Amino acid sequence: MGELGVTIPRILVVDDDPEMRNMMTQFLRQNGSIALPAATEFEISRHLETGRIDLILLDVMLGDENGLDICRRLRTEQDVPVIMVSALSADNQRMAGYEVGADDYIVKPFNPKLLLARVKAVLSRARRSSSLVHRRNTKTYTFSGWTYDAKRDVVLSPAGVQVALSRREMALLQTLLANQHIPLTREEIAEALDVTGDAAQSQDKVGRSIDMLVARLRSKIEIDPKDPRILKTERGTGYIFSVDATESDT
Amino acid sequence: MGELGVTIPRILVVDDDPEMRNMMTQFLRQNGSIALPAATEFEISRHLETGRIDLILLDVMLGDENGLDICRRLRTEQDVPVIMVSALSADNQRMAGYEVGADDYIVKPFNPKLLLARVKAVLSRARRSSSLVHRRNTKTYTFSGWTYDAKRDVVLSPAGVQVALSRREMALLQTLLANQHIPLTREEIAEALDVTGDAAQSQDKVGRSIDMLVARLRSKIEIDPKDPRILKTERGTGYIFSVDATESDT
DNA sequence: GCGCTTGGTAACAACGTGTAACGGGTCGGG
DNA sequence: CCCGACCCGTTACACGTTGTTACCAAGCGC
Repeated sequence: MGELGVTIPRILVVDDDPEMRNMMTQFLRQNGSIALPAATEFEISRHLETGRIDLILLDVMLGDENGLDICRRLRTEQDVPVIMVSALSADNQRMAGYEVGADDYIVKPFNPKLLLARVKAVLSRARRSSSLVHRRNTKTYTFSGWTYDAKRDVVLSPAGVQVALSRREMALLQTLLANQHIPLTREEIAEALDVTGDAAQSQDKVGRSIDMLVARLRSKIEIDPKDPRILKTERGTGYIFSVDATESDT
Repeated sequence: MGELGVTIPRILVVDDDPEMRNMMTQFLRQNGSIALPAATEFEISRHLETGRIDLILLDVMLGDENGLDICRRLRTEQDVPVIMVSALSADNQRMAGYEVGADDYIVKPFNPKLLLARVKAVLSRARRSSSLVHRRNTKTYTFSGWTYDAKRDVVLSPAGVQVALSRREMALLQTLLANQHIPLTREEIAEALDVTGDAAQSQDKVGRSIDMLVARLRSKIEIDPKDPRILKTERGTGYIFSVDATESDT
């Protein structure tokens, strides 16, 4: 289901409590996003001006400044999704969060998984509304007789038989097609897949998972998996898609 | 099985006082309707988008927001009957309520029986007028040959045969239609369907019930439930309504 | 040749999902 | 009041996917 060219979400974490800030940034980074800590409105503005921000996690209580005010200002000036974070669970506070236009609201202490779920929800909502046009990749790739129809996420063998690839195998194939003839390290592949795929943790610990993924993909699209002609190994580096794939629109 | 007949009224209870909200929802539920609590305009919109609403009980005083304004907006945008509820009995206020198009007006504290009587009156009036004249939340959705008539809560197969969906299945279908192409987590679906108040934060105790609900809906609207084309699974996330549904008025 | 590193892969474990089967709950007649 | 039909959540099991571990072979420098 992954599409090519999905960018890693950049999330601004605003909280004046350093411990909380670290905890949240840590967690978000472990789950495949770029987390930028900030403690003051000044820092928020700086980040908004200097780089793309996809989502702001905004604590309601910020020293002298009021998170609600900031949120209100953000909504009027820029169109950045905001999730309010608060230690207060009082109903009226919750309401106040919605009133100023927060996209969601979460109460400390929260379940990390819940936070992640909401972040994803808000992000996907934002992504969808920002590009009304179907951003679906509608290309069709052909290589060595094989056909990959990105529109329908379907792979056809040279004989025309549909081959069942798992989601992750699909994602790998897409990544390779987007980087033909370019050797990719395991880390690069893992990073490309984690953004696209399911829940993920991009750490240095890639292990052998990519090896296995490659092996499984080979077993499905290589005539002789022992002697790969399409997906070759670059010893000491990683893997490389080493045939020409022609693109065509559907 | 297919009980054509009176559908249970779905009533949105809008009040910013939690106690009042609970009292009213409790009472309405005990009297055979589905009562959905809401406290802000945001929640109102959410409910109007995700499911059929037959009547709105709207408190005049809503924190910053003004119930009258909301009512006015509702009347211009959608045609949902509204009963204004107010602690103010001043005549001019009463007038203001009618002026913005409320179908009735009731003053707190009120006699529960009186409330029920007015609710019934407004509902039956709405039903009658809807059968005679135009409007109502009467969109009709069409997708993959299927037709969902929101007005009669009826689903027709591509062949034109009526399919009996349970209430919960209907609700799921409605939620999905309101969120086409957007992946929904099990929690989000449960929250959208559950009448158990806004347990937004509380427990993620959804279990497998949504899975089963999805399976049951699939068995009724998918040609091959094993290979769903309409209601797809987003592994690690939830489910997604992945075909285009065209809306049309009746 | 000898070691050391790197990659292939079988076997296993962990996890998410589909679904059959069961049982409690509700509703509407007899 | 009971009975049967239906709705719906729970449980248990099957199955596919994916990461880990362990072992072996291939490559490479000496």
